[in-house]
Amino acid sequence: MPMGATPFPFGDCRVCTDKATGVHYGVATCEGCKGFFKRSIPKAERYQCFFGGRCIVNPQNRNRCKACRFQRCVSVGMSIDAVKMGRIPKVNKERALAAHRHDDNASSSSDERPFALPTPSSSSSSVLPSSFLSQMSHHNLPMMEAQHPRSSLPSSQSKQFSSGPIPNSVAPFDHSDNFLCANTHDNNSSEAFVSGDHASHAWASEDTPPQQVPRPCPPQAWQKPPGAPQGSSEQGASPCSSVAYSPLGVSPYSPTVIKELINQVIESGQGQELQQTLIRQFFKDEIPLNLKRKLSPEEDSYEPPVKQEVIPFKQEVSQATDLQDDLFLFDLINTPFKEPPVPQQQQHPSSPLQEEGFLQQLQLDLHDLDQYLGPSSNDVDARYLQRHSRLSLDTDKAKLLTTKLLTAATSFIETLSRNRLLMREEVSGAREPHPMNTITHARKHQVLFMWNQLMDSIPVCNFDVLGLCRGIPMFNDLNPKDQAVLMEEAYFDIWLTMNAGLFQKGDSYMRLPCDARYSRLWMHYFLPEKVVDEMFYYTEKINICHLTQGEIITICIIQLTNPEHRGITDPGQVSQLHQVYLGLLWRQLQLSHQTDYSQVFNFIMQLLPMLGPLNKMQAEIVAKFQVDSPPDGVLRYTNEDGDFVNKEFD
DNA sequence: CATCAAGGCCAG
DNA sequence: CTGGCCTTGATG
Ligand SMILES: [Zn+2]
Ligand SMILES: [Zn+2]
Repeated sequence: MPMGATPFPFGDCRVCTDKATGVHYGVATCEGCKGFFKRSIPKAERYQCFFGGRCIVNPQNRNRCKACRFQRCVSVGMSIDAVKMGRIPKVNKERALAAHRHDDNASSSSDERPFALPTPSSSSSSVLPSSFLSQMSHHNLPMMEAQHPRSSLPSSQSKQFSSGPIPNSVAPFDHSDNFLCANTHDNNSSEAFVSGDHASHAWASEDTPPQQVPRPCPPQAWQKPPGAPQGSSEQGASPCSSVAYSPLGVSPYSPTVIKELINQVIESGQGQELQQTLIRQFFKDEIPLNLKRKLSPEEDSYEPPVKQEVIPFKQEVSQATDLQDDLFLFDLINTPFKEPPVPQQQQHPSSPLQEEGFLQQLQLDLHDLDQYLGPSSNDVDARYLQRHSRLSLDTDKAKLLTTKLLTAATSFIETLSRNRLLMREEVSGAREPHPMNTITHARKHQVLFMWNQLMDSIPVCNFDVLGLCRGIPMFNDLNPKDQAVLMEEAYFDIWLTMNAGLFQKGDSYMRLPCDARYSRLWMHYFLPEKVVDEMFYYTEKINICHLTQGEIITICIIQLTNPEHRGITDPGQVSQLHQVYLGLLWRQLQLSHQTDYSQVFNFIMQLLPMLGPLNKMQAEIVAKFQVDSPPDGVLRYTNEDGDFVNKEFD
């Protein structure tokens, strides 16, 4: 046997296929996975996969999804109980090596199991803790049993989570991207990455029969509803549990996550189908899983400890009587024009001439667009500067573009529609407010509940935002890296702008998965007052403009393609796109606001800049959220006196 | 004493 | 947070 000669006698890391450095926690793994597993335990981290729960874990992307990495750690048998000091009997080692060598032949006859996973029969008395055995027996648990009783996603039924085992046909997510190193540890390793190879290799040593190439993770003990508090089946056998293995739950709008999602979308933009699959997974796999996260026992039956009669916000809103009527568009429930959509002052001397100049820059039409990706962009500049008509984007083209945008935002709009409907019902009294919205002084468990709800809402939100971006004409033609940068930067802006219509009368009617409103009051539990105020300020301004859905989307895109974003490879192209959509908005407003469109346009233009700082604040907060689970440092709760208190619950 | 794994350490 | 490397301690 090649003893010292072999650099890595332990073969590949069973988790990520990197070089194993020894047997750690019962399994031959690399240093990285060893450390990762160690770190994951104590904090009982609740990771959450945002990609469908079947990410391929390899040395290149292992840091992209903690959930799946950890899941994999467990599935290959790592256990904290396996902690063993001292040396391993030579015999076992030999066997392990042999087994590993045979990996290639994949003919993993049950006996050849690596030492780390002794067969029950061979009960290697001491080496491994009993937990292994019990763990193994937990393979193949039904994936999601109980459904969240009353949860309904903020979107159409089509997205209703479907339960059942994960369809094997679904491809695992393989993060194989390259732009955007989300992680500092992302080395430049451009080694050809053959997912199939890795996958099959990785699984070769399992006692599961080798599968068709990209083999998704097999059902694990883990995949059973995380919420199911210790207790159920898993408990009895003393699983490797000192860990409360509820998977999931990290970062919400975490920049990292968003970044990853964006990557995903962009990548798949070049491989359409995979993308569809993945996105679909957001709903089928991810959401349902989330819905059953800790707190599950009391989850849906929250009874407000204090039945509060007076609910300020609601009351106020109820006074709006005209609600019932125009159940239709976005501008339902609108406050009367408090202020004319006329900008007080233009930042630059506001003269008609000034406006002319500005508008000239908007002159573009779709024909020009086609040229964009072509040769000289400077020419385009010159070209439209030469024109003197106000706008080249004629009505028909504008309508066409708008249609496309509405299509792109289908999902988002569905979500919004549903929420608007609920808003109307609730405002009109036809619908009882969710118990969580009748609370004025939230207790710890309630705050945690809402926190989890917030987390759970992320995938839906991601789906909507990313779906929209993907469908934006011309946007996909941008350099993928730029797309990523832009989307990342504008994520919050888009979310807020799209949801603006749900900010009414000083409160918010956005919905969490349990259908509770993510009300202004609740926002105060998770966000600094300033941020909340700014959000309301901005949305109120947007609302008074009485914009159509198409216009709202266009504004989102204008923000998305804001050429001021930094780190863009091709500012010129982005800028041109920006121009196009400015032109579109102009035209749209012209059609819907015949008389004052110019004023509205300028008003909006003045409004957008405020998103910058808001976005920044938001980003900082989110950064804190990154910390696993409920952010003590960020959360607040109310004490008996009704005051907000930071940290430390009662 | 030689080995080996858990943990600690800390630069990146 | 990651993961390569080093120290600690157990084990044969
Ligand atoms: Zn590994
Ligand atoms: Zn994952």
